[in-house]
Amino acid sequence: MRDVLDITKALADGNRLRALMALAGGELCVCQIIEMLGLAPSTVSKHMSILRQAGLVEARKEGRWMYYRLVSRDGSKAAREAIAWLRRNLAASPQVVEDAKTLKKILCTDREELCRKQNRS
Amino acid sequence: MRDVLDITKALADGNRLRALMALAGGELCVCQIIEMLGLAPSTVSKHMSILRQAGLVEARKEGRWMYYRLVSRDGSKAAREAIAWLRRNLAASPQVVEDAKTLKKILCTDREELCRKQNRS
DNA sequence: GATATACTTCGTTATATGGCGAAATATAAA
DNA sequence: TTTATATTTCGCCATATAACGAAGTATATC
Repeated sequence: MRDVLDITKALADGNRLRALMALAGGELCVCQIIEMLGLAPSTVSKHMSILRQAGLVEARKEGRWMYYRLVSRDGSKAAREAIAWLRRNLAASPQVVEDAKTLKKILCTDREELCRKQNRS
Repeated sequence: MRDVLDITKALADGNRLRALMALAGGELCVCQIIEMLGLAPSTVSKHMSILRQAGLVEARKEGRWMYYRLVSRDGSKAAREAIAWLRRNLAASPQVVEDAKTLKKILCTDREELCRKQNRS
């Protein structure tokens, strides 16, 4: 029950759902998620750690950058199914569609410039 | 997104998960759910209204008694899938197994006696 | 109609959660 | 080794949520 509850609690926040749907397009750097959500770095970091704790995302560190991706084969059945459910039922959401557009632009932006901007504010 | 979030928020509470799993065995009267969860009637009523708002359960009033059941065909796809996910991933949970046993006893108890006891405390 | 009963709504309280900025950590660059 | 940078952890505040009991509502019984 704890594992299922960890998943449902992790999914019970709009910004975390947006982050997960963004990751459905592939692995992302934290700074890119920060930019897409428009939240403070510390806030997004906390969100990602909650998703990670629930077993919904995996992380990979490369130098100073941290990349997150949806769990796949190595994730729990419950987590993989939850992600599949999200993708089926959230793909058409206006917010998610808009986020995908925003993300497209963000991915064209230089990553270092992105981080510098986030650092300033 | 709102509809999905309503569902995930509704599922983000252990007592509500227990109630849903109890309903997997079939329709129940509120007083039976109250007894199983060991919570105040007002608390359980609130939980059930949250599950109902999320489209996860349906209600039926019969005299003074209110019956709740899981949504089936007439529920949203997201809700039906969420319930199926729960049943797959929670059926083996010790808490749920124990609740099923408790519920079996409760179903043998006279319902009026049940309600009277709840009224007193 | 009056009373009892089953449940819900309301008001309150304690705890959980989401948000931020500052400080800490870890890694790269100078 | 010092400095810059990307992310996380920590401490704080505001809001959301779960719990209760009291009061309200609706229905059955006297």
